[in-house]
Amino acid sequence: MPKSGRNKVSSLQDLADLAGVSRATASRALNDNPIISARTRKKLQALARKHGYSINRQARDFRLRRTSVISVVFMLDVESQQHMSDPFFLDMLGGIADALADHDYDLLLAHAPIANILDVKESRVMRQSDGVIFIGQEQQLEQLNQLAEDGQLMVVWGYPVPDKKYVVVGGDNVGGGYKATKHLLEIGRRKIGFFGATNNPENAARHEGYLKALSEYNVDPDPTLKVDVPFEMLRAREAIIDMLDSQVELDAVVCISDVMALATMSTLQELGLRVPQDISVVGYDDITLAAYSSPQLTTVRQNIRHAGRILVESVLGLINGENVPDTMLSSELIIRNSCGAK
Amino acid sequence: MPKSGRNKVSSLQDLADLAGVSRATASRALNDNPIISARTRKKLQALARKHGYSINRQARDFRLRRTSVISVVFMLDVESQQHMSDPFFLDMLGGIADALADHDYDLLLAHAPIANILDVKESRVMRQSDGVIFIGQEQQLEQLNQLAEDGQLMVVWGYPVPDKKYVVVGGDNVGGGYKATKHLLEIGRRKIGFFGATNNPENAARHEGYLKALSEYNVDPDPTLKVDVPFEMLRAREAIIDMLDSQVELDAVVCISDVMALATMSTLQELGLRVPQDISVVGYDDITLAAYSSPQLTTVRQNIRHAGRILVESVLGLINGENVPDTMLSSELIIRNSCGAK
DNA sequence: CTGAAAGCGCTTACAG
DNA sequence: CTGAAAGCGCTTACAG
Repeated sequence: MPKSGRNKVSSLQDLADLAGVSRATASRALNDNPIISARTRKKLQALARKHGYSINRQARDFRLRRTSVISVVFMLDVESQQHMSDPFFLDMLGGIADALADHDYDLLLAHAPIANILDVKESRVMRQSDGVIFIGQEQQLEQLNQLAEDGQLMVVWGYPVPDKKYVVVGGDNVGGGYKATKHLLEIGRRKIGFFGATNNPENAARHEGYLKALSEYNVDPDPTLKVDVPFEMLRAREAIIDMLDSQVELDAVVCISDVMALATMSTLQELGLRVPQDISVVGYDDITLAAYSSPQLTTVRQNIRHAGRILVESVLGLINGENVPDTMLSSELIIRNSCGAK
Repeated sequence: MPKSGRNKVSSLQDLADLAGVSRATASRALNDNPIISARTRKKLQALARKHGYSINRQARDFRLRRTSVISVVFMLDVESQQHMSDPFFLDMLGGIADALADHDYDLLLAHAPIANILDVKESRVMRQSDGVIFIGQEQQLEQLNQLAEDGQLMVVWGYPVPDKKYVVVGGDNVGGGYKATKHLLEIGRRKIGFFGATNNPENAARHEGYLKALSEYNVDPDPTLKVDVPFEMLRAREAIIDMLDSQVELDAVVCISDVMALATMSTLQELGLRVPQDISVVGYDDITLAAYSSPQLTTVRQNIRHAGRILVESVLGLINGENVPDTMLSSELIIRNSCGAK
């Protein structure tokens, strides 16, 4: 019973009635299906525009048994929930959000720390999205593998481990750790600390790069210079104080993140040490603030926004049934003033 | 044609068949509708658990004409897209995400800078969510009003303006600006700069608090000490340099954000000025890094995570047809070492 | 307390 | 090139 006039066009049926065609034709026309005559298509599309009608995506997605949603899960280190307030993650989230928007997907954010991923297997995050992006692997490698084996479409930001069963996108962490350390060695540092817990693949790889550089310079790694402090700042502070109290010699430190490097510099300065004159500091990530600390932080840049795009394209590839390879993004040393090279 | 045994239970119908009841009863039972006998309810719920079945939320939401999604729109200052990488926003996003999860809502993130909100009126952000949280008002007050008048359920993080037609949750910006400035006055500063663009209601209110404190101490505000630099760090740097070049006297500065304060301190130090001895600096927000700069930053704390909860409860109230009042959260001065009070 | 039926707004084989 | 019909997985008045 088509009603013409000022009535609100709020469904395909309304539009079809208005145009004097069937709902099926209207559907095909709006989807620009070439099986429909160009004339009919144009007509329906114009009519839709005129009446401010657009296809109800919820209904369409429901019908097509898809969600047009990608979940993003932050694998926070459960002990240090601060983790996610690292600006690094916001930049990454921004990159992912933008890339997703370009592909007309929505971003569902799972933020709460997840002690065991398998707990969320039946949650909305998994069931109500077409794919999942995990940020970080932390210590849940087996659980991630299990999910992947169950057929979950997923890609992980991190560093590839030998037996992984999922697609990984990540930075060249070995290279990053290597470049940072080599830089310190080149400017004459020899007592180089490594600050950050290496109980996840990314940080372990950075540490590997650190060791590689040391060995090239024939410097024996000193285990007392390795501080297994988690990603959290308060602890970093304590760890540094402990270390200096114990009279170890230290003339430089490689940090696992800029946030940790910033906390380290601040603690050192507070203790009366000068950066870089007494101790050089290198960070990791190149967050925006790194260029505005004093001294400005020398750091390893990861191209986060680009990483966001790759992550998105990788899940989308998976959804389209493509064979998606791992991606390793290069890392670049950004030399500023915290090491003394300038 | 119920098939018992190991067949996957993937719809209400499957479950109903298994239990020998109708789909309607199964639906009511799983929703714990008291009209169904307790016995039947328990039975169905147990069966669902046993077979790992849970109601398909997409179908349910579709049927109920709701989305269980709240959109979060960051009103970035279009000129300085850096804006959102301010850690403040990540903390806020985290607070919102957590509160939403508690209420079983999803968070849809609209991140791309939006030149004109009305452009997104017909977008997924608006159409495909039950309500919207806007972070910041920036210069789009009229557009926000228009949306609200069109019946969009929305709440805005910001500062209430006289003719606004939407619910506002925000900090006590006048009080915050006042406390920061008063603190500087108390420790003897008189040439107090104000750094940050005041072209949005929040910052304008902070500036108002600044003026209020000055007037209490009979200090005439000096317009050359007000730097209308946007929320972006590179520009802050230039502005400060310009200012110092022009030989104005300056012994303290109130900044619109911690990020700006950090950039300010770094620039001052680079120019050979000491903080706080030569110039005191106060920030705003109390981001995590504020406690780890050198010197540690004195700042105005906004309880961001709590703000996130209030924002969520406010939209949800709107959805439930409640009368939702504005909320103003108190601001607290956190005294550290960047002013010289200690 | 329970069930048969209608319907949310779409898409797509199938038939013409 | 177009349409009638079925159906995605639910919920809820209505009737019993």
